Amino acid sequence: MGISKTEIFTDQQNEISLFAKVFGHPARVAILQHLFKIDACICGDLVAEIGLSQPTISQHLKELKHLGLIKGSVEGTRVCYCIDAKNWSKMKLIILEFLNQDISIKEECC
Amino acid sequence: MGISKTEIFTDQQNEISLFAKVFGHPARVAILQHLFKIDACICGDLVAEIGLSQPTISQHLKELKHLGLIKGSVEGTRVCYCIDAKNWSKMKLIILEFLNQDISIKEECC
DNA sequence: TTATTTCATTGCAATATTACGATGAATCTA
DNA sequence: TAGATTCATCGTAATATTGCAATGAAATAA
Repeated sequence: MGISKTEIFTDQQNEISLFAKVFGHPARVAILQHLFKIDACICGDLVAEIGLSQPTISQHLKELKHLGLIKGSVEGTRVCYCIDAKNWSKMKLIILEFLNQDISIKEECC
Repeated sequence: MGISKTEIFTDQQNEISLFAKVFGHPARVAILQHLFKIDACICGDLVAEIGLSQPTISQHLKELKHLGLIKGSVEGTRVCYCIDAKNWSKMKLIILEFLNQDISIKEECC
């Protein structure tokens, strides 16, 4: 029905999928990569950098901010975005634990 | 328009987002965790293990198989699924590189 | 005050995703 | 062969996502 049955899954499973979902769009991947690359606050030129309209970029930024992965600070008429390093680290721990499940696997089965 | 403009992003950005998207649903996270946990092939009792209908599980399995993360082998009337270890490792490298972007960051900016 | 700039929000259209009942295909069992 | 079992696929309904034009809100500049 287009709606996920989150209630039948564990909090951990839902948390993993929420983080993964935000990385599930190339625009958000590109935004994060650009914020890391310039290694400083960037004000708004993400719209020029990535080829999407201003409202669309704003919407993607909103989702990233909602998960706490980026921070935005108002500077005059501009808004300055950057990575939230602490929350990024927390997210990394959660995703890494999921990705590293394979280290306990003994052998191929099929 | 409900459709991502993949053509304006790099292959790497699109690949990251494709892998992330498949992890963007708790059912697929649960399926993968279960396949890792039992450390052997499991046939169909994923439907019993996870609380979704058989067609729905089958659909999620199809997406995981399409990305190469799991393999399915027919055994009589049953189908045996397991993790594709090699492709899982390849996926890990791609996602890890993305997650570890923060190690080159010098300091907080905002 | 009146533009101008910058970004967020609203509203909408197009497409994608999620879920499941019904059905089909393949194999096994009696 | 005739049922039973297992899983995939089809069809459909409900909801989510993506994208942008239009508009709004807030600060700056003239």
